[in-house]
Amino acid sequence: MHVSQLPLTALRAFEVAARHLSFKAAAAELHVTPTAVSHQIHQLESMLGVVLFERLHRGLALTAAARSCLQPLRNGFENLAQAMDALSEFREMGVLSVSAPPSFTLRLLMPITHQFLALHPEVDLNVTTRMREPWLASRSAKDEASVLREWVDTSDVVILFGGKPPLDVEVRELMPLSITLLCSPALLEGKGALRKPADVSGLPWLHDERGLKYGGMSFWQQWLRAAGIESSTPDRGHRFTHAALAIEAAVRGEGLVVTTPALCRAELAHGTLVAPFDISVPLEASYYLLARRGAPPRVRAFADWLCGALAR
Amino acid sequence: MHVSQLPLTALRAFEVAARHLSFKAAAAELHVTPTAVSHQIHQLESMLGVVLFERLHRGLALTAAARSCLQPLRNGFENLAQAMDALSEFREMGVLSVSAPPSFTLRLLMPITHQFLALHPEVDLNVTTRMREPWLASRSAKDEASVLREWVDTSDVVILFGGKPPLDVEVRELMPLSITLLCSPALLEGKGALRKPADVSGLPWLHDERGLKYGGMSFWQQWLRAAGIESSTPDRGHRFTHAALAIEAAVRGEGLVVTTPALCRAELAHGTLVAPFDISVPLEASYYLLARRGAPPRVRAFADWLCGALAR
DNA sequence: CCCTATTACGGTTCACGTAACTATC
DNA sequence: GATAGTTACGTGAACCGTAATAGGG
Repeated sequence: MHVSQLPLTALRAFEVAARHLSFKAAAAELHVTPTAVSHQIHQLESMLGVVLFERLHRGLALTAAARSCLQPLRNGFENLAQAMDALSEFREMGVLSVSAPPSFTLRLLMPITHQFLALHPEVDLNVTTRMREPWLASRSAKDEASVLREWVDTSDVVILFGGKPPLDVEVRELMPLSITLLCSPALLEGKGALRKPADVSGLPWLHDERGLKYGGMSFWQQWLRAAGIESSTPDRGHRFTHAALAIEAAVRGEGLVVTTPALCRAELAHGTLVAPFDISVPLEASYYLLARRGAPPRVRAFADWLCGALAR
Repeated sequence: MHVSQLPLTALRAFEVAARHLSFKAAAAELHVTPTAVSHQIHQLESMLGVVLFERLHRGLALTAAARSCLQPLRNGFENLAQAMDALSEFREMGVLSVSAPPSFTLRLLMPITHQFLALHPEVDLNVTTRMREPWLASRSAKDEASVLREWVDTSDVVILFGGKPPLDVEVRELMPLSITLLCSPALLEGKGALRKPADVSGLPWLHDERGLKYGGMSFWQQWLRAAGIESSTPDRGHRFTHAALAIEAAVRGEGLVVTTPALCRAELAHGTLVAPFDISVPLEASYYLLARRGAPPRVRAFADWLCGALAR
């Protein structure tokens, strides 16, 4: 059969299913649902007019036809994998790919990358922003661990927000995080000014997705509790998809934001944002840096530099 | 690299392009446009961070990286092709797949297949109707020969209307064709009746796509010329997508049709259609039967039977 | 100027997922 | 009833095509 008309996807599904003798297990390996595997096998069977599996109660059995082609099939994919690995050897050595959440990228990473590039002019940085939740939602069959594994496999450095990821890779905690209330200094003056914590109820509250959805209580709920303020509607106010957007709104004086001050260093230094009260709640979540074990020196260099830069 | 994340389509494109050292030639082999190949190669290059081709003025050159993986890649696809061929050996022997144009299927093949099935009860017939023109139009990159080749590869028997196809397969002419004017006998009586050829101008003319588009002159133009009738609007009248529909309209007395009487045997025998004049134009086109060389006995049996049945 | 590859943009198909169902233990 | 595979149906993304562009002889 000619290369141009090989049903590659179906063959791959068949190879994996034959190896596991289970569509379910094959689906897990392929990061899809059993339905998809069933489709592919069915397509292959009807395209060829050959039955490949005997459907037993649990699990499957290979037919003679299936057995007859299994070895070349495995060799085939084995060879393709080999070819890919051979190519990987030639990866451009100068590029360092980093994957990080959007707000981290925008507010912590991008402002300081020039420092690293100054130290390592031979490196080309390739920064990708990725969010875990939409990614997971779109690929229902993937469990979280395998998604992270995939990210670590395709990026040199991965930055995550959350708990310590249970992966067998190099993991470093970048910095402990806390949240506090921040706002434009303009809101501290004039009519309706913010003078004591209880005054927050007179001003708009700004939220971002992570502050609302991560963990049990929203960032605002946590802060209100720490401030000893009761509110029946702790999540009222404007909502933004990214912390960076909520922060920008706060800078424009549109309201009060509860976020981690680490994301607002420049604004706090300039005074365009201020922390009016000394009420701060430590977060269990943190930023973690992941990298493959045995990664090349430039990756270690970057990880070391980033840890240092953010620790300051 | 793991099987589940092999970019199979891109790898295939690369293998073919590397073999030809030309995206254009690769595109032809893959039955796609050069654009598609360019996309695939680009995707592979950027996914790996490896440049695979040096783009020269005309044609391409392989980079060291590309050369390093080419052999395993070829072996890989070679093995997959082998595996597919191994499976083909196990094809269900009972089914016989036939591909034919719609009107041929409806008016010539279906009415008589029961005869064949009576002779060969062990065979399951699988009849597909396919039209060449829309198929070709939808896949611009495929030339006619390769489409036909594909059809012959995927069907045991292919019936075509047209000139003798220049393919290296078994080709038989099923029957010489001619066209003549047919109509319901009702139109030969009463007011405005059809008594001499010139009377045709007083009645609606029925056309089908093939009669209008095949070759230089439409069926009606040819017939009018043979009848010695001048018409400034030879293609006026009702149009149908298939000859079978035009014929049915003629049976209902809706007008005059110029078509091949072979498609109307039953109606001519019953007298529900008549050929009022003895003006017949032989067609250069004909129905041809194609089958793979060395096809199994049941295919030869079908071909023999069909030739015989239609020759009567 | 011609030939080949690339890019932007838009469309179609194919692979996939959800949900409901079937079958077997 | 639990588990695994199947089927119907709808959706999104991957793949591809058209048209316009680049670039090199």
